[in-house]
Amino acid sequence: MKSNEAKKEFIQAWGSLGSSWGINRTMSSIHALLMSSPKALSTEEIMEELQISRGNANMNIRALIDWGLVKKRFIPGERKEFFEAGKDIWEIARQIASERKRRELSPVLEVIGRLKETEDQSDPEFTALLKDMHEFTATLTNVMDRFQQSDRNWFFKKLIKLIS
Amino acid sequence: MKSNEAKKEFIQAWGSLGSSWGINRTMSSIHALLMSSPKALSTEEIMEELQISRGNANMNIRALIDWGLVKKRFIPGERKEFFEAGKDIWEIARQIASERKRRELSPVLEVIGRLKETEDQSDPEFTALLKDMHEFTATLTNVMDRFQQSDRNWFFKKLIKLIS
DNA sequence: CAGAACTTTCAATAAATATTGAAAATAATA
DNA sequence: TATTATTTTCAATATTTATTGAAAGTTCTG
Repeated sequence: MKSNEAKKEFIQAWGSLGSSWGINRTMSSIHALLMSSPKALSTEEIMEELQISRGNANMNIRALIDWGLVKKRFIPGERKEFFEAGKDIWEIARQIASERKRRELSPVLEVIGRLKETEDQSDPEFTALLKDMHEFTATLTNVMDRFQQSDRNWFFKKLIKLIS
Repeated sequence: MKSNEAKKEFIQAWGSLGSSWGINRTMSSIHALLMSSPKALSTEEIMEELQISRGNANMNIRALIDWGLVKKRFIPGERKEFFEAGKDIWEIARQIASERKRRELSPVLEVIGRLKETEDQSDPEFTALLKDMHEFTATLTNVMDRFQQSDRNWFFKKLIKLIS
């Protein structure tokens, strides 16, 4: 199979993975396209490749930059902007985990923490649920923070240790 | 704050968490309602509490059962069905992780594995990306499998060790 | 500074997804 | 078996989310 076909399939797969996890399909497709491209691409090239409108391309490129997954790249002699994605899968995972935690998990954890402190404990089972959730998420948050601060090798080694 | 108000807020929070992670809001709200209820609830009680239609309630209860998050409960002398959700947060997390892996992650990993085997390696950078992804996901899959097989204490202890 | 190249915005529109409600199916009771 | 209670299904509808494209904004260049 030609790399080009493989890339197309990869873009499809990554796009549908994103959309089943609440990230819009175009955004993850652009990400996949940039990950699999050896060179930085312009908005026009992205539009062309994925058959999407300029507005759509622009918005989703901005979102990717906002997530820290894509960077602008200036090319000497060129007037337009080019974009490239990081290709270190550990770094990508770290970035995605970190952003999702910040955007979608933390607000909920905050609510749970507050409820735990303020509810009147008239239903002991519910009180216990809040307590457990708090403990559980504290542990997970801790792990994720370590993951985010760690370098690739440190975390990899720890994981290997964990599963053996 | 009364437990009842706290539960309402919890249901809201859990519902929006679900919807930002690609799970429909009603499904996660029902789950939260059942988690926070000391007794099993009937379809009618769920409809009433969340102000949703019978069809909607029915479909999402089925989905929750399908995910292994909710169980039917027969109450002697009652003709209708009652539903209850497990309340062990480790078990809930394990179940959700396991289902999401099976439904949404595995198919993509299969594609990546296949591409890695069959693409013609004409773009070495792309080949390296596939290889890294494969390695990364193999490690994660391994960790998740352990998590799923483990009992709560085992995994908890391992995590504590990992982060210290 | 004028004009060209390029980027951003956003109201209109399209597409995807969720919800309703009533009819059909099923199960329980007498 | 006929009646009633309960659950399931699904076409119609509503809601949410994504996309377009053209106008407005910006930046660069001669």
